[in-house]
Amino acid sequence: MCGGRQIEQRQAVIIIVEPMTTVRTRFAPSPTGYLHIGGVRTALFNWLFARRHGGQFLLRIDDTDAQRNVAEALRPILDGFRWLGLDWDEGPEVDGPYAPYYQSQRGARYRAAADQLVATGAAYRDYATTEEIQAERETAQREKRRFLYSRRWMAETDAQAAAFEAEGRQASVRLQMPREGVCAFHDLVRGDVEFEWALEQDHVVQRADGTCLYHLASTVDDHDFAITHVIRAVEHLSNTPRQIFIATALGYPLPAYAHLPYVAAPGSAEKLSKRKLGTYLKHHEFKKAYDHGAGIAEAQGLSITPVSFSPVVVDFYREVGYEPDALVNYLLLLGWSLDDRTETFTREEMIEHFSLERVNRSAASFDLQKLLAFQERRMQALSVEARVARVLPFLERAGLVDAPSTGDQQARTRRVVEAAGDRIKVAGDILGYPEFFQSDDEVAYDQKAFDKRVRKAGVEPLLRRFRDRLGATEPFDADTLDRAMHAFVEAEGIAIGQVIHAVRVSVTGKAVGFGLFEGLAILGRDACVARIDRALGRLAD
RNA sequence: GUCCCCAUCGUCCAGAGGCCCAGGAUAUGGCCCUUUCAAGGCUAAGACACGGGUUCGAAUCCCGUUGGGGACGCCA
Repeated sequence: MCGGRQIEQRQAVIIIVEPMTTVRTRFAPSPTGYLHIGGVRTALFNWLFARRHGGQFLLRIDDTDAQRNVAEALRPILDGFRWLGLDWDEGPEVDGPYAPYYQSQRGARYRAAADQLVATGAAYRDYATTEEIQAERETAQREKRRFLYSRRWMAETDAQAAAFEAEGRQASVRLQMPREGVCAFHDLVRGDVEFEWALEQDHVVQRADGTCLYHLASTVDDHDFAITHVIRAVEHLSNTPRQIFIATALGYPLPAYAHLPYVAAPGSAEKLSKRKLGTYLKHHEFKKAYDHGAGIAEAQGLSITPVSFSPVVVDFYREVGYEPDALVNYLLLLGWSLDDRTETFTREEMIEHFSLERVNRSAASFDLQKLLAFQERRMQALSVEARVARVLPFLERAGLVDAPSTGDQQARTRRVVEAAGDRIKVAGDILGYPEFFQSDDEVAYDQKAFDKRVRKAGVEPLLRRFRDRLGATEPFDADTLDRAMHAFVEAEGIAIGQVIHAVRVSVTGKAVGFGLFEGLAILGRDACVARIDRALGRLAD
């Protein structure tokens, strides 16, 4: 059906309007070596918006300033996107019709734009030194007025430029910003916005060495890549006028803007920062969730420095065994909602319902505990097979099973996963049950639990007699064991609590765990007897 | 300091003048279930920052105050 064709119907005239252009959004990570959780939220909204409108989502690499190994610093970021299922239509590795997507490879485009800006008078060659600018800035500060460059070293003519150069000065390029009027634009999230032009500095867009700065590069790229919607964090809101200025001067059509609120730190309104993990850990709730993850990482032998291992970085969630869908679902609801009750979304549902109109204007603080709650629900919804598949790599990395695991190990894992049920909230929680994968003499005893439950008057003979019963329990399954235990306590004339805890500690080393009889059955008769004997032996020490 | 923004339970959201003595989620307390730990069920407590308007009527609109935050780079 052709665009714009009218279709006559009985009562109504329906006009099929094809969109003028395809929606194109982008996320522009700098290769820093890690993927920030706030960045992911921004990327997600970009992705969702593009998918919602059948458009494209692209990744552009902001490496104008990078001296490091970009490929290496980019890998964790791209891995993060892949893990989250945020696929990009154009960008690194996939390329696309507007390649290259690395800013470091687009310098010629930016320089041409800078030249054009100078040629049309929107920008000028400036010969001031950094020190001279700094001095002006300080003077303004001292006189308590706002700083505005005097344009004293601006070259208006080639002759002036030559004169400055004769002094040994070098030219950078500055925007010649309007000094009156307002820059007004409509923001898809924040509504109508206005900034006074006079408050804008004559921003530098090109350094003396010819390299160009972010705002010029970004504006040129957004145009070159045919970006229709610039969806980014609100800290860029005040940068928008200068980008509008650049785009307008270059004759570019303006994209639509949408400025998202930032993700705030736990229990605070401050922007979430990778560097402030120490502060966040002072929050009890946050620390609890963090420690949970740190324990899992440690069990895998990962190094956990506050730099490499942090809930502010997406890697954390993968290493701890979160479901990407849980993270994405949680992040979606951080600043956006459908209504007053829908909490769980499939990707398809997110795409179907997402809209910029329902994005919040205020910052939302990041709550690890609530994320965990989302994770629990996802995990519970998974089949046993799926949970086993999630959990196996963790056991392998922790050295609790072979890598790759054997069929027997997989079968045992399945039994543990089934028995543990919803106690396994993140895949890494399997590492809380090492005793089912260790040999009998490897099992570590929780000393406090041992003293309380086993090293206790009257327990030893009970344990001995129960061990003997185990020899006669047939078949060695949970139901039979359950009955055996009850028969045992009845015969002994004691409460079940007097022996069951002792058995648990003896066999698993711990005071807590899932159903004891399931546990005994998984371990098998020989292991149970051996472990009780071992505990009995410790009693003698 | 200048400019801009934000403001509903601890936290995340709902609420676009009457449906709200404010609803959901999460976290928290209690009880139940129970061999422990989870999970689950029931239950409790918990917010419209403040002050003025506008209106018959305001969480919702306007103004101010207060509080919080962000941006002010030859960083991105």
